[in-house]
Amino acid sequence: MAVHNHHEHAGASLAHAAESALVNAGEQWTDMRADIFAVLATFEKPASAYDIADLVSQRRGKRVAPNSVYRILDLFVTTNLARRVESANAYLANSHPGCLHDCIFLICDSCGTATHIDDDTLTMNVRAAAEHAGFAEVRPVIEVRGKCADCG
Amino acid sequence: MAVHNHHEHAGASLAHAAESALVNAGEQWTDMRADIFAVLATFEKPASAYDIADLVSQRRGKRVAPNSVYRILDLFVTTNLARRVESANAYLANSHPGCLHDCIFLICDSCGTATHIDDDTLTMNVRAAAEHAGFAEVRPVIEVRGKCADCG
DNA sequence: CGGTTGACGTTACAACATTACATCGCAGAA
DNA sequence: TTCTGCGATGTAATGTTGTAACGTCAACCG
Repeated sequence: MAVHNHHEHAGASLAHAAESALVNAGEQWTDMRADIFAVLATFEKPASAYDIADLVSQRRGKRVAPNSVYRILDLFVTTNLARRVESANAYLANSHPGCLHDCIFLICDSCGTATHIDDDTLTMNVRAAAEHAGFAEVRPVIEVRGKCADCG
Repeated sequence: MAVHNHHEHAGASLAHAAESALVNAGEQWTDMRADIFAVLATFEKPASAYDIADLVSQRRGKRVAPNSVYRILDLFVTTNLARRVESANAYLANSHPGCLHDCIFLICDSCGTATHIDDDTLTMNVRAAAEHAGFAEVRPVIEVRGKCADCG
């Protein structure tokens, strides 16, 4: 298995890394974006846009519409600050923003928690297979549903 | 790339293969199921449950609720007659029912068509990585979004 | 005949996502 | 300073996807 070294951030360090990454991408780090990222980062499990909207609403003492959350989540996904988990219709903060590669998510059907593993050879093989079939600008979606060790 | 040989069915042959597979699984091949499978099989692109509900409604001259379609699609997925494309919230008929293995879907963001490739070594590697992380009863979801050769 | 079971119908609703347009604040041009 | 453009966010409405709860009906079995 290929090893990929990077910094795993958490808490304030993660927020700071996210801010840097977003600014480097030529985007603004606004209060709203900071709040949404902060809330997203508190989740262990993939969080739905509506979950986030609720918590951000509480935090701000004012209703934040799902709409606004989606806008910012989309931005986060395109700038690699967050990932969308397709099989869960939900999002996860990227614990190493700025570090660009394909992720493999393992989602437990029982407890819902997601862990992510990196295996660049594997993802490169997926990319290669898709490109071999004539695909371009490929975005692999590699997720595994199953039962995690704790729920076993 | 690993080669996997199997029969690709189409049309009546496919419907027949599906019927056999379902019956072998101890389930009934009803009119409703036949209609839903037939409609699903006409699609090139992943079909949403609502698309299918509309077409089946037409075909029967009577409204068929999405609800009923979901029930049967779920059955199809568990019996391997159809696949769910997670990143599209939609379904595809399995062109070789009865033949059980993990699929890799390539979905064109531009035209929406899905092609599927088989690469058992690749999917086995994904399974192995998940199991190595302590996961059990794994169901890999491997999809690639991108631009297909025709849309290039 | 009565009971059970599996398939499907019906209604209602929950969860997820997008569209269109309005507003606000700020930076640069006039 | 006033205007103007623009990016970010607000607001409302609506579209899409998915489930829950419960009713009906026909087939089968004792």
